[in-house]
Amino acid sequence: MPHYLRGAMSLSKKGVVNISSHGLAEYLGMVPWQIRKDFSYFGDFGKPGVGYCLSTLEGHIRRILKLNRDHQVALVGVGNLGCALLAYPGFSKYGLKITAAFDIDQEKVDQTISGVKVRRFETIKQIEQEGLNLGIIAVPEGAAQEVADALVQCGIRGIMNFSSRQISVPRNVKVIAIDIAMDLARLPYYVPAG
Amino acid sequence: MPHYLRGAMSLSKKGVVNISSHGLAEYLGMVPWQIRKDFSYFGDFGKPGVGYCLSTLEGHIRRILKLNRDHQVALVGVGNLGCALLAYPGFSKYGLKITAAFDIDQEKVDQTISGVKVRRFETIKQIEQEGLNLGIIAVPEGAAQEVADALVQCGIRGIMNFSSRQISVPRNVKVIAIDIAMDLARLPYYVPAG
DNA sequence: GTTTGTGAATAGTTTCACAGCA
DNA sequence: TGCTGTGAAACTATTCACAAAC
Repeated sequence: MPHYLRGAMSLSKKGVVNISSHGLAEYLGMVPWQIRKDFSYFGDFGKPGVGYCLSTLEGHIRRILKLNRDHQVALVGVGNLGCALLAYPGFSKYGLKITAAFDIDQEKVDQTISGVKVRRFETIKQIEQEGLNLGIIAVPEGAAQEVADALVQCGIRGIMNFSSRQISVPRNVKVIAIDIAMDLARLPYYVPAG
Repeated sequence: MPHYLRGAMSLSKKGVVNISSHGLAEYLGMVPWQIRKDFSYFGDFGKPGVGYCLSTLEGHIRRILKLNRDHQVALVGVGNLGCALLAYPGFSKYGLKITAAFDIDQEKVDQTISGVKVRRFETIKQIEQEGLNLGIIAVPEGAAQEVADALVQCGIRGIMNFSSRQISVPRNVKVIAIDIAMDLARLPYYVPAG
């Protein structure tokens, strides 16, 4: 569904108002019946003979993904990757915003990066009062589990983990893991020459 | 398989030599028969009664994934994310190395970042002679397709796309797309309160 | 005429259970 | 005894085809 939301927003910006499952499939590199099946699982979004209205489609998907309101995100680890995430402009279109940043390095603490003041990791408990519900781990792998534990302690139930270490969390916490090096390492398998 | 490779390396570093499918499954949060099935697809890696020898397992997977030799990677876009990737130490364990970086911004061109000299994007054709076979797109979405076309023109057959725009490439080119904002936007769906 | 939504058919994946080997 | 590798069973996902709606 996030993929469909991205496509819907992208097509809307191009001025498209209605689109058929065939047109959307072509745009996303899929097959039409896959899209119809996926949408039908959540309800009847389209009109026979017309297709899907992109704005109502976007609204439906945002509601399904709980993106119909803003989400505040806590970032732990303000290294190269952390800084890049703080500066990244792409979060806003999903209503996501990094509103708290933490690091263990005293040199970084109290700096303001992309409008967010870096705080001591030891003070992370404060975010319990600040209405955050998502966290990003952008620390070296050795610290990943400790950070994950701290985030869970603060009531965070959704974590994006950029470290190359698998973290273990309670069953009611959802983790999305992105291991950039491992992902890049998938490519050579597909390239012919070697 | 990349996941298994990461696990094997991680366990090796901890001093483990042999491991059963049960032990590996527990470590990776999987079930034993899934691992045995996956491995059996590529050959007989294990010894009944003993399990899998991690070092031979690592060798097998590296050969399958074509990671038994080094790969040079071209980076296009030396913004916040590009710089983070240049500085990222995690690529080396898979034999991956960013050896060429390109940007369109004259301010960045000729700077040396993490040991790699940034070159003019217009000169990207040079990499055809340099033995690179992978590329990373770390540019704003508006430029993604143009960069992809250029990389393909240079003979690159594997691309990692960090932009939030889907790129279209010939069928013989493999793309791995990572849209950080879209990935983070998956989380709210799973968190209960909202 | 066009396009959706969906039941039926097909394909693929996961799980199981056990024969065979150390 | 303990563990792998694998065929069979159960399950899930994809693809198709068409009736109903615009």
